[in-house]
Amino acid sequence: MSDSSTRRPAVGVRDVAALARVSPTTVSNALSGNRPVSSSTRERVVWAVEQLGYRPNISAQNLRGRRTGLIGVAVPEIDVPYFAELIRHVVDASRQRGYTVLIDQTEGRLEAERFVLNGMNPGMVDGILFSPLSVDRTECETRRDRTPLVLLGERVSGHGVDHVAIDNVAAAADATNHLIRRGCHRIAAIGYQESHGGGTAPQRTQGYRTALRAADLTFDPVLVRHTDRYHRRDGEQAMMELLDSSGDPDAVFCYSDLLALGAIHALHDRGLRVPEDVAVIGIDDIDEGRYSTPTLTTVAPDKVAIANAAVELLFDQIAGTAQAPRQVVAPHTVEVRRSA
Amino acid sequence: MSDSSTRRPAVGVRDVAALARVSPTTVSNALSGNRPVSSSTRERVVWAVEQLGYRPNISAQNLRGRRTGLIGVAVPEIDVPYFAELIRHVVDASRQRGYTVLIDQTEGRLEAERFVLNGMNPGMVDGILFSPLSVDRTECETRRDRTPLVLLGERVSGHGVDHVAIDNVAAAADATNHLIRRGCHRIAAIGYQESHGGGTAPQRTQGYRTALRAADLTFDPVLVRHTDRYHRRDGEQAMMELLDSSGDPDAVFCYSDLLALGAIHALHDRGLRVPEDVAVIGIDDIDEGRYSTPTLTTVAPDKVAIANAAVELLFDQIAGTAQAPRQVVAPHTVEVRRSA
DNA sequence: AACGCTGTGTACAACGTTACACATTGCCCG
DNA sequence: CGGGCAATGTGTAACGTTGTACACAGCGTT
Repeated sequence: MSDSSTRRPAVGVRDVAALARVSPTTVSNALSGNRPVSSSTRERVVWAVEQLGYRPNISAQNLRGRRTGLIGVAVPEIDVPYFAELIRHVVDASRQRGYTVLIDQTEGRLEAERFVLNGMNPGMVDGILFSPLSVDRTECETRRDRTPLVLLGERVSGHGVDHVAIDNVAAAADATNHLIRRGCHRIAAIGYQESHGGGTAPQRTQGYRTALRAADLTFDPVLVRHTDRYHRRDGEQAMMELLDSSGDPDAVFCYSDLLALGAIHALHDRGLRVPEDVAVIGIDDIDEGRYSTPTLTTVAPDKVAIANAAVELLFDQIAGTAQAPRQVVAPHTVEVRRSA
Repeated sequence: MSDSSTRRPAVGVRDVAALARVSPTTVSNALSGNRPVSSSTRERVVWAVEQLGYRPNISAQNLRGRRTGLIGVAVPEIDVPYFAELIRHVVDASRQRGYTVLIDQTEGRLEAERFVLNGMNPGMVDGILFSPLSVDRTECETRRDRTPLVLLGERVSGHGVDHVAIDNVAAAADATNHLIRRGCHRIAAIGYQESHGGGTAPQRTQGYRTALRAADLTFDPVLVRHTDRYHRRDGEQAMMELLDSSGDPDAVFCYSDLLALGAIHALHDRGLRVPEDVAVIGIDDIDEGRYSTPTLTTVAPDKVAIANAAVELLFDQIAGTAQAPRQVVAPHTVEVRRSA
């Protein structure tokens, strides 16, 4: 019917200016408050703006001012609860500063992560929050693009780029120690991964081993299970394998809450009780764990602190007031519930 | 140290053109393929591009071409699993078409939803996928902004705007009928809401009542519990109230999976067995329900179909090939697991 | 009375890109 | 051999906004 979609009215400053009988510059100043404008003029301008339903064109502002008001957040998977919850806090923190968040889902693909390191699309975002998986540290540090970047969840030992993360070694040790104090002797670990990318697995393995050693428990490779991903199904599968092996664990430390919930599912399937037969602890403190059966004992990273710190570091970079690359270690606590 | 953050090199077409000894226009054509360019020239251009690390400025392209390559997705809460999973599919579908997704979290705030209806920031997104909560239908239809818009999860009876949703009345009836076939007589409903906004609650209530009537079961208002939100804690609380009342239900139809999981949690707390003492069914088919204890019987909307249909409708509008406003009804199925 | 300041408004240019109209060449064909 | 067409390249003008430099009035100060 109406051909309205092809023709865009595109009311701009010029139209407003004409209606208000002032110059475009004055309209701009009146709206931005960038320079003083007499109140009578301002009234005419806002009146004209409302008449015409004028809204400034963001792309033009971006082009002129080199600021988009957008920050990109790149995570492997949006629908992993930990990331979803983290993103929520990032969105909140960003909105407080007048920024909108753009989501990129890498699924851990190297190509997608390289795209992120290159600033996504130039001029599209003012800065990037990035939770890497495949890409390794040196690649993060040697990138050519100058878009402000803050790494999330990465290991804290490097020095080239801003970071925010919990102390993963300590977190894993805390989790393992909790199981030890509970009286467990055969403590399995689910989520082990070779040190290939930006993942946190190696540090968690280290914390696990350190805690075992400190308690004079022997490290049994049979009890350490690799998983490709950190989903429920991976935890379920690893737990199955663990039960089918001769490991005979009385506790499991899972590298994520989803793994833990999958493991609990497998244990129920096999008719084993949690925590009586096998205790389970995770990491992430996702909301789901507060309502699962049994409720999930977990290591809780302070997600609000992580999000706030990351956004703050990023805005320091954007504002140009950034110091030398900083590493923020966010606090974590052990949330004791029923599963361990 | 380096003051590099303040000075941006900002390599543009002009620089590439100079190095390749051609005009900016030719560079543009060579890269976009918009018009033919001799292969020798193209080679020089791509060489120059790589030399300089040139990446076209998105804002400038947007300004020139009135296309941002961005679509906005506005949902109440990102970290509600149903939305997180849906967004994931939307992101996938959008990427296939070369689009990036911008997230807006309204938290159901009227003000935030009005902002969405007004096209967010003009020129910032090419189109919007919107899952409304507070804003009502007429407000969606009378908006001034011309940004392409597709509504998600809204009721399908209206005609002013493109929609994608499951048949919520039928879905609720299917859920209720499943409980009835199971032999339940005292079927409660959790998630009831007055018809105030864009929510789907009224239709689900209607489906619930229809199914009861068809089975000659009496509708007992005591068994219908209102909740403000659809979170686990709301389901838990409502279930508690239900158990404290004299309703004595033998089954519960929850308007979302999170409500159902909260309800199950409450039932466990009270020492009741699911489904033996009280059967529970939800809607959403979130991944969590496949691993909960017991696994969750639920009505499964085809999220992939919803996402694809929504993106397709939106792109039809963006391309200007849109017909009269269309309503797409996505399929749903009952996923029978252990909880009912 | 001349000076300079403040307060207000304007014209112009530029951000980086691409559509458009035009210019140039070579070559086929009548 | 000249007209015309295809193939390729270029200059110009926008897209809509805002920073900068400038204009000009009013007014207090020396």
